[in-house]
Formats: sequence, structure tokens, C-alpha cells
Amino acid sequence: MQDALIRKLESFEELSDADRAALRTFVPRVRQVSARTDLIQEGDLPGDVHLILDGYACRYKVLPDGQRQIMAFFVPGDFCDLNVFILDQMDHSIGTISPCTVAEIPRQAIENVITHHPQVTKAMMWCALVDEAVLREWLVNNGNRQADRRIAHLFCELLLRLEAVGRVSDNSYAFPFTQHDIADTMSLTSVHVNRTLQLLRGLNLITLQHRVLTILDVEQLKAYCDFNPNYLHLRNARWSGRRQVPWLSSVQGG
Amino acid sequence: MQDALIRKLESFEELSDADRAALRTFVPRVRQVSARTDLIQEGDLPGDVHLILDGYACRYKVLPDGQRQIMAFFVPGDFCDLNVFILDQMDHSIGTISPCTVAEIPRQAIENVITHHPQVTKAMMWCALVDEAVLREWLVNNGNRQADRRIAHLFCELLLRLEAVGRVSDNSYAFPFTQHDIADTMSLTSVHVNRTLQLLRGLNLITLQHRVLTILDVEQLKAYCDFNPNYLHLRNARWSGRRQVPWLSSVQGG
DNA sequence: CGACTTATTGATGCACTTCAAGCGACGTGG
DNA sequence: CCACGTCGCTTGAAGTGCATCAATAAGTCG
Repeated sequence: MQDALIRKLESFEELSDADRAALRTFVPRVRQVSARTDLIQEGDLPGDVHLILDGYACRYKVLPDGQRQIMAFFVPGDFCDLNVFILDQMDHSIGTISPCTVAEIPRQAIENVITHHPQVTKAMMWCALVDEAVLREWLVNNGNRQADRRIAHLFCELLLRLEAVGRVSDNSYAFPFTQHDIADTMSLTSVHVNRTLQLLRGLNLITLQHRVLTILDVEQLKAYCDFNPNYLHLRNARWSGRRQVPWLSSVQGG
Repeated sequence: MQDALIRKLESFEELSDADRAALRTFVPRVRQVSARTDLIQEGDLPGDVHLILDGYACRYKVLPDGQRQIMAFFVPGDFCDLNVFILDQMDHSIGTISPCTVAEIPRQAIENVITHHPQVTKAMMWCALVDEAVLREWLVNNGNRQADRRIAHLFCELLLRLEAVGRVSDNSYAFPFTQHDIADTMSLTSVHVNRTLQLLRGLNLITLQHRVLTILDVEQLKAYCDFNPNYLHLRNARWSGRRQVPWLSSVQGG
């Protein structure tokens, strides 16, 4: 199962045999985690690094008044906390949305790799930078678009990210989020999310039933929300041009 | 002037003599840049890395409809684009707010350091991760607080960040931002920013005149907006406990 | 089947936007 | 040295996207 890690990193940087060998020296635990369960909580010392093999998770923060803000979604193939393992203390939490299969990579192993394997280090920096680019786009999205475009934008983003890991078929993908989850992501109320989803359905842009989202007309939806995928830094040459990630194949259960 | 770079990084990680020597081998150019000038633009290939020695700058994106979203502020001592130099293409722009003194560090030098100096690499990762933590807090702030608390939160953040580099005296600091800049940061209109500033003044929380912001009662302002500084990861032990950054001393001109 | 979570719908209110106009400070050219 | 344009700040009036409150319907799971 270390292969999952190696393949993920290789999608960003070519690795040497030595790099790969080094990554194989540590054996990550693989855990099944049920839905709506925290992997790490605010205040914790960052421990092992989590890689999602299957299922959806999110990064979130809870305000003093009880409001929850979701700050990132994780889909199969994503590191949850590569970017914070180096910090002193978690300033947010990470929790599952659906049941997840999670690989846990010892922190010490990562430290070791940084010291001895610069290519691997660069690949990990790539991961972190793409994460940050997505976060920036969320700030733009939440701040400057109104609810319908905002939600459409999220749907487009998830489509591309899931496509990149082979989790989309016929423009449909698993969508285990509740309307409340979307609300906490987009800084809306679930009531308004509900009404907005009805609007998008009414425009024949999407269907969403039984936790499966279908985008009826991708180009039209992209145009609807001015979607520009450059921030995902997917680079077709890397993602589509290379092998389809084979370690991600099972179907996501809601 | 390489010392600026070394001191910045040492505030995150102890460096060896060899690390320091390596950093000294490349000579950054130091440039004066006038206010309202782009250092890099969306679409550019990331080139040299920019370190602000004096003045204020920002990271921003312009939407198709002309809306500008500011996604980060840079104050003296901040790297502007350490976090994107590795990427293929800029997905946003970086521009000055006030006149700035900027050190430009060759990209190749940074690549070199990643390969041979892991401690320096870790220090750079620290910088990037703190940037990202601030960005996350902005998402929370913009999404969940209303205008008065939101702006108060920004004032608190700038206070702490500027204090850390010795740019605050008597709870006052240079504030070269226009109300329009604040609006584009907080996803508000400048009209509403104006009214909100009047509110904060009326509550005797701040004064803001001649581009100088004074916080009249820091504790009260923090309480007003539920400010929790943990996300800045300043760690008193590192910042205040150590020497006051001596390479940042001149006064910021509006 | 019963308890609980999630989705839906309606009525009302407000934070913020939009549009529009006026004001003061500053710099520049005649 | 004053006329004039520009830019940032200020103020008012009217409109709206979304929130809030509240109740009901429709899953979903043990």
C-alpha cells in the first residue's frame, strides 16, 4: 500500500529508484474510518500524515459561536495534513464526511525523507502548493460569487479533481455531502443551499439524488460560474497523459 | 543584504554554518518599487522569489467582471512567492500597496538549497505553512463574521504581524491601504467599509488618520472580534524571545 | 416501526449593495 | 498662484440576496 504514496508523489515529480526504495522502507497503517469521525482535532500535536485512499473528508474549524467553516475537501488520493505536519499545533480539525480508507504515514518517515530525498521533498511541496491554490480560489469564490455560481463552481472543481483520480463516469460522481456541509463550505445557510440547488436543477445543469451528483452539461456549467481550472494546476501532461491511478478503483459508498 | 533572508529563515529553524554559508553564496538584487506596481502577474512563469524588506504588498486575483480579490498582505519580512516558485505558472498576481524595498532571490539558488540543505528547506516550508494558515483564517473571517468584526480581525492580525517585526509603536502602525483595498480584501464594498470604519471609530476602538492606524484598546478590540492568534503560529519563544529583527528598522512611507 | 437526521417550503427581516452626488486633499500645468 | 482634474472619503436613498424562524415532509438506520 506504500505504492499509493509513491504514485501520488510521482504524479508531481519523477522519483529515482532510491527515492522509491526510501518510501518503501516505512509501512503505513491502513485504517477504516467511519463517516463523520475526526482524524485530527484542533489543538492536537500533528502526528502521522493521513492519505485518503477511499472516501471523502474535510478540513474544518469551529468558531466560538458554534459555526463550522469547512476549508477543504479531500478526495481519494489527497494528503490531509502534509502541509501541517511540520507545525507545532493543529489550528483546525480534519474529519471524514463518508466512510474512509486512510493510510497513516509516520511523521518521522517524512522528516527522514526531507533530509535525504530532495525530489520527494519537492513533490510534497507541490502537493502543499496545490492545496493552497485551491484554498485561494475558495476565498475568491466565497467572496465574489453569489450562491448559485458559488455552488456550481464547487461542482466543477470536484468534477475535475475526481476525474483526475478516475472517480467520475458519465459526468457523475459520488456526493456524500449534506446540504448542511455545502452550507458550511460556502458560508451559506442550508436553507439557502436547498433553494439554490433547486434553481440549478431547474436550469437543467445538474441532478443530485441518492448522493450522486450528475452534471448534465459540463461546458454550460463551467460557463455559468466562470470556471477557470488553472488554479488546480492539473497539467494534462501529468495527469491524463500518464497512467490512470490504478490504486483508486473501488466505488465510494455514501 | 542576504542577512535579511538568513534571519528570516532562522526565525523558524536553527541553521548550521554550512546552511548560512550556502545562503550567502547568492547575492539578491535589492530593488525600490513604487506603490501600486505589480511584482508578478497572473500567467507569468514564477521567476525570482521576492522578499519584502520595507513597505506593504498584496497577493490578488482579478475576476472576469473586473472584481479584485486580495488574498494576502505582505509586510516587511514576508516572502511573497516562496510558495509558488515551484509551480508551473502564476495563478494570481502580486503587487505593491505602498512603495517597497524588495529583495529578489534567484530561483535557481532556492532550488539548489532544497537539494543540499534540508534545514533551510524546512524553514521555507514553515514560511509557506504559516501563509496558508493565515489564508485559512481569512476564509473563516470573510465567511462567518460581519463587516465590523471582520475588519477588526484584520486590524488585530496586522498588529501582531507587524509587532513581530518591530513595526508597531504605541499600538500604532502604518496603514497605507485605501478603503477600497480593504473592501477588496474583505469582500465588501468601499461604501460599506467606510460606514463600518465610522462605527469602529465611534466605539473608540481605533483611530485611522493620515494612513496611520491606532488601536485604542487592544484587548477590547480582540474581544470584539473573537481574535485567536494561534493561527499565526508566532510562538513567542521564537519571535519575541529572540533578537528583534534588526534589518527592519526604517519607517514605512504611505 | 420509531427515532433521528436531512430536505423542503413559507414568511419576514436585515446586512450589505447599488446608484448617485458632494467634498476635501493633492498635484499639475498654464 | 489659481484653475482644474483626479482620487479617496463621505453621505443618502432605495433595492436585494441571503438569513432567520418555524413548521412539515421525506429519508435512513438500528
